[in-house]
Amino acid sequence: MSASVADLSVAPRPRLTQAERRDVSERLLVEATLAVVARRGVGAATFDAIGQAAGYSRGLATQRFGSKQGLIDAVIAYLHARRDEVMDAAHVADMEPLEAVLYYADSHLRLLDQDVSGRAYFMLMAGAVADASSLQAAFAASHERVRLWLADRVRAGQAAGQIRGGIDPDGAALMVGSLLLGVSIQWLADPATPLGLIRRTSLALLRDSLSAHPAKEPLHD
Amino acid sequence: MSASVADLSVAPRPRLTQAERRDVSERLLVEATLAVVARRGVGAATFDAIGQAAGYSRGLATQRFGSKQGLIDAVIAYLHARRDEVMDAAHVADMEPLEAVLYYADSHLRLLDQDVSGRAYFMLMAGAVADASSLQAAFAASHERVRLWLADRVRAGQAAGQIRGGIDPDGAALMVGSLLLGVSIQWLADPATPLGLIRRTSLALLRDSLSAHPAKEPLHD
DNA sequence: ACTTATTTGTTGGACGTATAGCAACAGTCT
DNA sequence: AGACTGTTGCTATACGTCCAACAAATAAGT
Repeated sequence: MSASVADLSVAPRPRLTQAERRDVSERLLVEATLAVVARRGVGAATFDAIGQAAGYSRGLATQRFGSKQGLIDAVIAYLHARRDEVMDAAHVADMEPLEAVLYYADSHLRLLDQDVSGRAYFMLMAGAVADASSLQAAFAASHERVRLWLADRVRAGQAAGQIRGGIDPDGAALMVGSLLLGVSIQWLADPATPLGLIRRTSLALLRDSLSAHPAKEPLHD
Repeated sequence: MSASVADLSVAPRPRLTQAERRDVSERLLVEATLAVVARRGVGAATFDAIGQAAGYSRGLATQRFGSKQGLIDAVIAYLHARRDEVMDAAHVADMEPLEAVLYYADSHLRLLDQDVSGRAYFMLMAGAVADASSLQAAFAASHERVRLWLADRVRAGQAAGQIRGGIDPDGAALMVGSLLLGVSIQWLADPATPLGLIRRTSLALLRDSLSAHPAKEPLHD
């Protein structure tokens, strides 16, 4: 039945290198974990559920990643890599400081419900916080990186006279980071949260309060 | 042996009414749950740990609250009651709209690390979000209440000419609520987060961007 | 007032379930 | 044939729930 003449069949070739098999299953397991977490929560992410979602047995993930912790670590690494990828692709580095800050916030809020990664990321973070787990430190470090980048942009904007001087750069960075985090969690808690509305309002208020030269009545009517 | 003369002993009288015994144990169990959650995480809040922390056996909480869910419900109710209590005591209702909004934010950020309740509240919320549990709806409803109150205050401030008219009240309320939520979660994820700094910066920026008559250079140097 | 009976509060053992980790086995590539 | 990938049955553990015994408080009877 299967390709009696030769391997002319277009179907996914049944013959893969060992390394390929390994890579494929590893990727599928990580993505299945994300899907299960996003759809049914951190607690539902058992080896059984993950293996089934990935199309494998319940035992493979243990085999691959050594332990539950190992799998989660791999998932976090995958998420961070993806985020960096998106950030780099956006060429944020070339923008004016104030615009870069606002663009970062805008991207974050626009991408939030685009695929499962955003949802899974914040559910994992919430789980780490709720259980006071060791993963907490990884998330804190990730936030720290963003915070430093934002503070740096604010300083650059102040040096260029684009952002008003009286603002504490670290405080502003912390505030922007926390706002984005808060919107994300709020959206998870209540999926009906209007992301578009909060995005527009937040960006308008941020632009207005950070800018050294606000329009006279930029928000009026 | 016990009180040969009379009941002159000052020691906590060993003889309690049945109803008293019941109330005492119930309160101790709820507070022990908060303490365990705040200190060791949602996952560590087992009947065993809670009973031990309260000074009872592991079986009592089940007897009292019927099930784990029942205990958690009681804890949530306790937290919401406490929060309302604090809010009412603050006489926020009598303040000018803009000041009320800023005062609410200020209180939230100042009280966050004052006792275990704040910490436990957000850890429970994070857990609900992470596990997509049914509790999520309760927290969402609680946030909704705050959001509606904030939006109402913004509208009142606009009507009084105190808050600038071009701002969307619902968007602003959502933004303020999310900011407070985000700071809380950020603080849980990274206890080193400088709450004082973020409090000052956030209030300054909020006041500046909401106020219809900002000082010329309120934040400068 | 004292004793006994009844109701209420508390305990700790037993049971079922869920799940991570392990080890032996089967299938697939080189 | 040998190495590697993937599966299945097993074990240990942790936890919520049920329940029967025990302790304390209240009510009833004398």
